[in-house]
Amino acid sequence: MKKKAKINDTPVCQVRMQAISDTMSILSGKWKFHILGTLIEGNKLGFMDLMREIDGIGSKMLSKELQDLELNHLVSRTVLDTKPITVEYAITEYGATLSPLINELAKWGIEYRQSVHG
Amino acid sequence: MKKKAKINDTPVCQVRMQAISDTMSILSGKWKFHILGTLIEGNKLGFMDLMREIDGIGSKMLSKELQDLELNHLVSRTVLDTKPITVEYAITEYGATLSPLINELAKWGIEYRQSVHG
DNA sequence: GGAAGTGCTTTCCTGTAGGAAACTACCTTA
DNA sequence: TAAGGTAGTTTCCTACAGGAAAGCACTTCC
Repeated sequence: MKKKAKINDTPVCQVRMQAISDTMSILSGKWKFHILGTLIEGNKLGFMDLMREIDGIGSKMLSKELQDLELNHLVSRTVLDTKPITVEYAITEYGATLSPLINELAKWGIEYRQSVHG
Repeated sequence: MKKKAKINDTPVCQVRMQAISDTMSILSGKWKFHILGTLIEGNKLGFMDLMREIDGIGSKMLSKELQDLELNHLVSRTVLDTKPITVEYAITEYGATLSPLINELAKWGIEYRQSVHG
């Protein structure tokens, strides 16, 4: 008898797996969570503000990641008509729905550290 | 006045950012969530079972990812002294603590799909 | 004795993520 | 008019992730 059994072949599993892939794809890369976390804390920051806040990021990556996040409506970009032109980045209402997820990630990571050391 | 301001420079932010990086690093790669999800559903599966369950994964990646997960104590590996030698992979008690996180990921992804289409 | 199943490892190859540095362009202040 | 701040883009380079395919060792079924 040849095994073909599929635990994962139920619709509910397929949907969940796909959903996890979607989420991870949207939040992929080294910097997305740093940017989102900073914008959630900071509320309205310029490009250079973000460069200063996020240690180690380069302008190319910041620019690219912000574009990704904007495309997915997680971050808004507003050009202000100030003396030297400035740009305001902020979390959108929709981006803010990531807070519970970010909290779970942080919570698990903190507990992981404690279980490894403590 | 030169800006050096650092929202992220508070200890609590540093710890949270580090924790998120830790978590993402442990769960990095294309297959970790699929493997963990399958093991949570399936409870005790052999290597070939996992290959059948996880659509598209190759033996090299499955082997490598399982080793990673075992190193981090999220998955257990037990060699059974059966007629043809078999290996049992299972979620550890510690690995099971990822369930809330996985649920958040799935939940957000499902809501994302609905917001894009719906 | 050959096919097929278990559980991997090894080799080879490719695409992409991401870093460093330079460059653009425009404005303000000294 | 040079320095410094705004907000990026472009180019070049490298390392790592991950896929395909083959091989290995051992066993049982037909």
